[in-house]
Amino acid sequence: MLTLQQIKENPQLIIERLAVKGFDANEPINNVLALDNDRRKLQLQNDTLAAQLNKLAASIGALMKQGQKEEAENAKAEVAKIKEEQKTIADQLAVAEDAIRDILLSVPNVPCDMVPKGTSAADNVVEKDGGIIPDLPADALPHWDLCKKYNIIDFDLGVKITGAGFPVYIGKGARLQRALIQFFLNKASDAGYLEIQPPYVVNEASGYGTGQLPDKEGQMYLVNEDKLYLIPTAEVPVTNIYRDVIIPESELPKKNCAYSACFRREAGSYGKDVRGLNRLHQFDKVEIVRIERPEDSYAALEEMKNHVQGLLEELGLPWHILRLCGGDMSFTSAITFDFEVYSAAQKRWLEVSSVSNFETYQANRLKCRYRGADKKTRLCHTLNGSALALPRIMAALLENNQTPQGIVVPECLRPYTGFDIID
RNA sequence: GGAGAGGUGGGUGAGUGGCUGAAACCACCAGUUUGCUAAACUGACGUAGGAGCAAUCCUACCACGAGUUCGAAUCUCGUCCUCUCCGCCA
Repeated sequence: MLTLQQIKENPQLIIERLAVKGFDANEPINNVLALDNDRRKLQLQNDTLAAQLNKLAASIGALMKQGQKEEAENAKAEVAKIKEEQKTIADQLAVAEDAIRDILLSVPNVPCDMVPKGTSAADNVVEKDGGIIPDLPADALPHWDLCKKYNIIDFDLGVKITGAGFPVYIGKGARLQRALIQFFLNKASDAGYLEIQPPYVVNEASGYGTGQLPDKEGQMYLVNEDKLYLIPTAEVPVTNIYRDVIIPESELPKKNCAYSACFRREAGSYGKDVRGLNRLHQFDKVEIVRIERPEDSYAALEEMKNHVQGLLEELGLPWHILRLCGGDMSFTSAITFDFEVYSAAQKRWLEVSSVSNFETYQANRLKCRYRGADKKTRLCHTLNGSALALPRIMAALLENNQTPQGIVVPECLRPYTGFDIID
């Protein structure tokens, strides 16, 4: 969430910038400012009364010791009076604080000035592209047919065991999946990301820390008996490493990568958009997470984009980068770049990575701060990106690399697969 | 699942009603001394909110929440968490 300080510094700018996201911030921002005024007055009153109470309590102690019973009783009577007064003020204070918090939680992150205006995916800007879209024959198969043909991913079997959206990877399919994971992890390690193996279930506090809770709990699987959530992305456990910590400036940046299975309920949509590997309830992903000093975060974002681009180039997939418009960005992001690969048989672009800078928005909720040379604590900037999400990469690889002889495995994966064709 | 112990500052750990926002030690930071390193000595050393131009002052926080009391880290109740032993188990 935004900090009060940010809002107080320049409310007008925040209102203007949030308009880029299609969010009318006039009312909430003005309300917050008014409430904060009240809050400060109440705080002062409350603290003054509390100070009086503390003094009286101390004096009562002294009086008792000296045996001055009557004076002590008088003081007690006064305490009772002040306490009553303080209670009403403390209640009002709590109400104001809650109201401020509620509003702050309802205001999305402010998009940075590079974010284009727009309301939907149609307004996203293609920023860069690369790779060659293969010219497939007319009888080229979509990946779900290829999976069946070569018996590498069995969707029906997943339905039997669990339900739709939980495919079973078999033989070379499983092996290719594992190869991709290892390839991505090794590339991330080479780029200086410390590898983490996080838990796949998290507690409520972690859900709040990264913003899945309280709003988006419907998107996560809940282990009800233990009140634990299956992670929708490794971002959740990895970023929560830095919850409630103050990092010495010299230790920044923190660069982590993690492979995890990801679980998403995403109930709702059916049809070709979610067919095959396009959208799953369980999938694999390698995530990169960075904690940065504010002045470094945009350079870090560039570095992350280049990293992801490098992966796609090595895989030989046609890709492009979208700069998301305000309306298509997530609630918590200050700027997001989506990477899509072209799936030649489906003839559509598939999102395989989303790289975002959250600036201090996430860090504020996490209470992830760093201590500078001046000993002051400041909020860090947090960033994350997929590098990469597996299923759609798999889909594009299968479709784009199909030949009459079989599916050709990209060079870079062969050391991990141990085979160069799926036939 | 059964039984027990416990949650105090970056760490260890003292603290059973006022003198404790918290001893002591360690670590970290600054300085002195010293060929270097080490050691020794000196000093500073939690977070957050508020008032003030500032020096500074006030308030809250000893897992979390409620209660008792003039006064709670300390007493009571509830919740959460951790550890140990047993059971089960990859």
